[in-house]
Amino acid sequence: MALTELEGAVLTEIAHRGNHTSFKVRRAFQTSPSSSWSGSAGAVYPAIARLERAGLILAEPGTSRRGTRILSLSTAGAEALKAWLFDGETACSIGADPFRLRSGLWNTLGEEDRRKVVRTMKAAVEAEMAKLVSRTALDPVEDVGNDLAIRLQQLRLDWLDEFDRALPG
Amino acid sequence: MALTELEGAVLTEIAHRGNHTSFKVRRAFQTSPSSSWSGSAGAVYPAIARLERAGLILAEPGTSRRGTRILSLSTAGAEALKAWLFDGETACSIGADPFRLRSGLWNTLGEEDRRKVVRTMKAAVEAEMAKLVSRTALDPVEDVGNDLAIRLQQLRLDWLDEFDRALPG
DNA sequence: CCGAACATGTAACCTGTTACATGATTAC
DNA sequence: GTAATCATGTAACAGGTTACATGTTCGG
Repeated sequence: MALTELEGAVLTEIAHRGNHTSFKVRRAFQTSPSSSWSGSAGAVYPAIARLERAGLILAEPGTSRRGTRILSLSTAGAEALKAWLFDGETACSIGADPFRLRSGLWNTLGEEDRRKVVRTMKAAVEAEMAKLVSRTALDPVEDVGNDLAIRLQQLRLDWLDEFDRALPG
Repeated sequence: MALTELEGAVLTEIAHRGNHTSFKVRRAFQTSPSSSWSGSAGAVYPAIARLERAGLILAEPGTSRRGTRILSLSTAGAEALKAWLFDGETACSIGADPFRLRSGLWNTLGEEDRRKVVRTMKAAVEAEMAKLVSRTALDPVEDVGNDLAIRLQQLRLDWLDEFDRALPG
């Protein structure tokens, strides 16, 4: 069974934290800074149900009357997660980067628009960067990805500086 | 009308190349190195149909009997593209990065697995990098995004080097 | 003439989104 | 008691994927 990115991320959540419930998995995605996860109930609950049907996660009833169930990985689930972690082709592919997608066309704009776009984007990158910096030191696993996100924003900022310097004047 | 990333990319394709047909737009996505575009007919043709219905692109019949139509942006389409290009919040958000998503858990693996994963990922990044380098100098607009993709892979490589050096021995 | 490439689309399916529905527990 | 939060899910919809269907043009 090939895992989607969300399913892999769900297995990751369950594996690296203990005593996780569906709700906590969902909230982890909701509070994630990445725009690619909405953490919508309509995505997370069905994904967990799929993984359970596929025998990759186990659920045992919790103690409360709310019907909460404690999730854990089965042996097959741990194997599937490892295969997902070690899949270099997927892990190292270039994902969907909205900045990169637009960058080519920014160059073709008139001088006035190029100035405007560089100002707008610098401000937006700096705002994102500030959010990311304020999020560090929450969790050793999350911090690694957060650090990579900061480096990506720094790369964008450097690129914008070059773009700026290439403008006349 | 808020544009999806695919719709924005379609407008970009049509705007920056002349005399584009649906087929050529589709092929541009098929040959794109980004894994996020499959260039499937079931995505591109409906997207073009939506944009046409929304009055953002115009189509005039071509000369051949194949039913090809030459696409161009309407005034509204050019405005929509510009708004999409200048939307800093979307452009500078952190997209879906499969490498970043996995990076946190790589740190939690045992020493043997950490060594294995760093080797696998370095090889995968270098393979991707080679593909990207061989693609440069095709088109001034595409080259900008290609250059950013190369920088992203270089960032990953640097990160993997640090990861490697942090390993005992 | 035949196969490859050009060219356009549709249908079944899967996954994710928003919005809604439902109920339990806790803090005040 | 009641508002916020915890907790789980479903329904309608949007968009993408694969696979298929159909016909044209061109090179050999």
